Amino acid sequence: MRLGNKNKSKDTNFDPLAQLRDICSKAGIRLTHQRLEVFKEIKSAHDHPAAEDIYGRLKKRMPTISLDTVYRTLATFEKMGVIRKMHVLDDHARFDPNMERHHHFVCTKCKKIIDFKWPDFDELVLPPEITDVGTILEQQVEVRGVCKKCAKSK
Amino acid sequence: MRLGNKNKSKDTNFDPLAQLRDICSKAGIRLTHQRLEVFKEIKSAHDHPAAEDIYGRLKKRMPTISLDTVYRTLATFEKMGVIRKMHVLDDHARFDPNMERHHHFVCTKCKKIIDFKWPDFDELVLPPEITDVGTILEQQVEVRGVCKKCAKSK
DNA sequence: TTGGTTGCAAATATTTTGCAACCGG
DNA sequence: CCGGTTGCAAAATATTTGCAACCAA
Repeated sequence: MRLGNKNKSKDTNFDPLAQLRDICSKAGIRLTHQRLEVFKEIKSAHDHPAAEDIYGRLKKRMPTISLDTVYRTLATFEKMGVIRKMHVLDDHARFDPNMERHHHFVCTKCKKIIDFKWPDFDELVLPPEITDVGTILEQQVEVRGVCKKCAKSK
Repeated sequence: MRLGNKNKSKDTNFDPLAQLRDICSKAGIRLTHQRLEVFKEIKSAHDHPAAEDIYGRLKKRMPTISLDTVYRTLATFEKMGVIRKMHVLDDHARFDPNMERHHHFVCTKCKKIIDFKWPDFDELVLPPEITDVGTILEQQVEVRGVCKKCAKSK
């Protein structure tokens, strides 16, 4: 068995430069400093941040980065299938770096999002009325509720 | 057997004035002409319209209605549990008049939304890691895909 | 009568875009 | 070097808000 396999990148073998170099060369776009920093930031985020959040975090170590570059870069990553854009509650768009199949719990008070897996759901087959509608690309569950912290503070 | 039952309002016995009178009195708010017209429009819509859509349709028969009243009224209805606000794709908010449990198919090209029921899903039990997170209020499935019409025109 | 509601306009918030300077390949 | 990319500013889009007039109760 060889070490250094490329699939299933856990945090332990997260090499953003190598990954992004690969992604950019496949997409035929340049690997810029800004793209690398946005990539590192979003891929290591666990809170489904909005563009503004990423911008705020990056500005600390990259004071000259602009908000519209963050928007453009996130849009580029989304088009390339590197991250996913989410729309929850009445908020602005948020970004999810986890491209594995998973579902979301959303707290309607604090707007925190928790990822979860649900193998029983994944085995289910859609009703024929929906498979007949066209081509299915993806399906996911959104669970809404109030997290314990918010329930307490209410 | 009596006619005119109030439950399960099908289109055939849709009496918006009576319904809204009831809703408003329970909520302790006034039944205004604008609220009634927005109510009729959203409750008879089958395309999950945005606020702008409702506004455009209403303006034909109510030239003086303002867009912000439509926004305010839809927000009021949502708070009262009469309609539901949805956030799909990268679009503005859209409104769903159907308050029965159902799920959505969304065409990523034309952004058409199709409602469907899925009894098999409704029987499923959430993983304990999620029920432990807090109180669950609702759960629904979002299926994304491309409808036949869009697949053809591509 | 009177306070909740509306219409107008202006403000906010979010995201996009034109363009010249810049820099990665 | 050169065209894709960035930063800036301004525009575009979506939604909210202050306020005086209005009208449902």
